[in-house]
Amino acid sequence: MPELPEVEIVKQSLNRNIKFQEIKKVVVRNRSLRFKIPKDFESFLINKKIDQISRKSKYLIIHLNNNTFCIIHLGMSGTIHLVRKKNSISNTNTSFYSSPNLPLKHNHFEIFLKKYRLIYNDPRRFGFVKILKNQKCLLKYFKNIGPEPLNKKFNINYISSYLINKKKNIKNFLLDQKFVSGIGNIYASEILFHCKINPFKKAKNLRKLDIKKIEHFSKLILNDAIKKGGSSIRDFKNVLGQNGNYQKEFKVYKRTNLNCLNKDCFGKIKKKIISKRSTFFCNRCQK
DNA sequence: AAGAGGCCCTGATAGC
DNA sequence: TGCTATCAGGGCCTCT
Repeated sequence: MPELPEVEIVKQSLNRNIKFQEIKKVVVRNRSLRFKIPKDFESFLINKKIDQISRKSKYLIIHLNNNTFCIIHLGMSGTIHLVRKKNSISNTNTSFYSSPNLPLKHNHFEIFLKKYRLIYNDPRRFGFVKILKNQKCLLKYFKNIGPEPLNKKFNINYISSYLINKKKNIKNFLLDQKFVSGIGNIYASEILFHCKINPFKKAKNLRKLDIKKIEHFSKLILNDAIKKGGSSIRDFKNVLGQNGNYQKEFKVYKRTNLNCLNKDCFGKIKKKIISKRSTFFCNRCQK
């Protein structure tokens, strides 16, 4: 569920709060995630300094000071929480994680820093962590991942040449991380609504104008979602426990049988399953 | 090569 | 009220 904008928000708040801090202690409470937390996870992180946190599509990358990396993927229900240490006082940052919201169950690991305790929580265990020992491993790890929608590589030429002769529908391609990385099920429906493209439309049947709109609205919507702090549905919050606001902008997601919000359209929003994923669209203006 | 489908997992909610 | 069934969904895997 955390898609590119939500992961971006997490990245930004981690950079604001834990950059340059040293990892003092690592405690793993439950190793079982999508992939088991590696045995040397603790020893790999301990005493390292965090240079910065970056993001590649839906992956968080923690850069450590000896040119090694720790990757975190939030899966569907993964959340990161920062708890400020009681005795740590700072004039520059007044945001506190409100402890009543701190989950008690499914906390998989904790990283102790100078001012904060970082907690990884994941009820459904679809998330995972990975340790990568050098730059080369990092590049190799992401070699099969397509361009991000926000990258200039995701342009009309790339999209049209990739989709030429492809029989699958466009919704499936927006979710295919080899084609474009970072879009998940929610933003896929939203993007196609703005493009006025039916999610069932076969990729090879898209016209030049459709391709243009896909490029344009993918960038526009993800940027807008980042600007609004991501979407909080179910349990997404930033690391300080605050909600995002983009869910208020949803035009189709979870709006089954409600009126289409496009001016001059009298259609209704329908929900249909595509590859086992709910897909929301207007039955009238998305052609 | 491309595409379809299965699997991992828990919690919220729907339905009887 | 209390049970069971269904849904939510990202990435990786296998099979055709």
